[in-house]
Parts: sequence; C-alpha cells; structure tokens
Amino acid sequence: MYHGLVSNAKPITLGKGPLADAAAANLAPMFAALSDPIRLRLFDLVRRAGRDGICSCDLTEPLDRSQPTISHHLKVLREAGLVESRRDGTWIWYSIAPRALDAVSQFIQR
Amino acid sequence: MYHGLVSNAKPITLGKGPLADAAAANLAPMFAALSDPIRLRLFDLVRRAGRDGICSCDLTEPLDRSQPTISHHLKVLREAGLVESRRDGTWIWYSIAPRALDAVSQFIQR
DNA sequence: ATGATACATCGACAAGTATCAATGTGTTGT
DNA sequence: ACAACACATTGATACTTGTCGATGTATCAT
Repeated sequence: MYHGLVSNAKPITLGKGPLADAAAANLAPMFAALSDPIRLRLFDLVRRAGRDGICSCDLTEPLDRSQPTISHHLKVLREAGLVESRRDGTWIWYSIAPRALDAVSQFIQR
Repeated sequence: MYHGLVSNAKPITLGKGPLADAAAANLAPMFAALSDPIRLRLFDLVRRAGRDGICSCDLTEPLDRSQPTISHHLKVLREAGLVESRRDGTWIWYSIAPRALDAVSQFIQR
C-alpha cells in the first residue's frame, strides 16, 4: 500500500447561495469522519503532535481499542483528507493534513 | 409531543489538555448530525431563514425526499441541539438553536 | 362532526459501521 | 534466511442508519 503523503482533501469552495447538492456530498464525509468519539480523540492527539506528527504506536494504548480498530479509524480520517501518513522504518507517523478543516470551518462560519 | 423550544445543547467546554473521553462523547453526536448531505442542506436552509425560521412544509420539496424522511432528519438535528422547533397552527417552524455550533466551532479552532 | 392539511411515528428493509481475533505485509536487526 | 516488530487487511458479528409506505395525531375551516 502507498504510504507517501495521502490526502483526498478537495478544495471545496462553498458558493453564496443555498448549499448545493454536490457541496453537501463533499462536506458530509468530513463530518462523518469526526462523528465518532474515538476518531475525535485520535484527531485531537494527532493535532497536538504538531508538525512532526505522532507514531501510530502511541495512539493505540491511550484510546483503549485494539490495534486493528485504531488502524481502521486512522484510515477513515486519512480518506477524509483530515490526516496524512508517512512511513519511517517500521513506524508510520500521522500528522494533520494541511488544509484539513478548511471546508468544515467554512461551512460553520457562514 | 412537546413542541415548545427544544434544545439538548449542553454548554460543552473543552479543557486545555487532550480531548477527554466525555467531551468526545458529547461532541460526536453533533458531528454525526451534520454527517448526512440532506441534513447539511436542511441545516443550511434553516440557517438562511434567520430569526423567524422556516416552515417544515418548505423543506420537504427542495430536498427531494419523502415527508417522513425529512421529518426524521429534522428530529436528528433537533436532538443534537442544532435546531429548534416551534408550532404555529398546523405548521411547525424550525430555527437555528442559539448556541448551536459553539461546541463544534470550539473544537475546530483549537 | 367532518374533512383537509401538516407533521410525527411505526414497521420494514437494505446498507453502512464499530469492533476484534486471526492473518497478511513490509521493515529491521541478527 | 529468520525472527521480531509495526501496521494493514480479512472475516465475522452486532448494531446503527437512511429510506419510504402506511398510519397516527394535532390543528384548522366548514
């Protein structure tokens, strides 16, 4: 599997009129990615880690879930364009995607 | 069913440290409420309506879903504390809950 | 009372999701 | 080559969710 910088973040620009069907369809998965308590805490931990990111190995224990479960949640966050992953030897480091919450933020403050 | 002003919005205050288990559990349902395209557009329509709100009858048609489905989605938004409902004769008017997105906003800008 | 209107609830179904044990896949050190 | 480690994927299960037709409930006009 590819483990360079991965991001599905599309530069969504919300128009001025009513939220379009397509815009809503792009936005919803981002909210969905943050709709799980474990993923919220995962995202928070990654965000706190700053530029360097945080090793996946340091995310499993504090969240009290099995390794496959954490791996699954990280995948969801990654596919939503919220976090990025980078391999370093046997470890994988996660960091916040550059413009991760821009679309969400744009919708909130409207 | 009661149809006065309804809001489950708890004044969530996120601490300074890592996102606590309880805080995540309170936050997640808000994101979940916005994780569906139809609900995003519903929320947007209600927000655009301003203080007066908008009649439920004006929400069913533009979203191309059945009346029960729209009713269901409005319930989800209401129970998440994002919108309020108020009866006026046979109609029910929906408006944005006062501090609807405060918690979400607080999490985003952190 | 009767009928019409607006909205909610119920029942059912298909599709999606959170979870873990087991297993697979790279990478490192020996 | 081999064992050990870090992480991903698979398969299975229980639970949740989006949807609609049918039905229930409240309100208004006649």
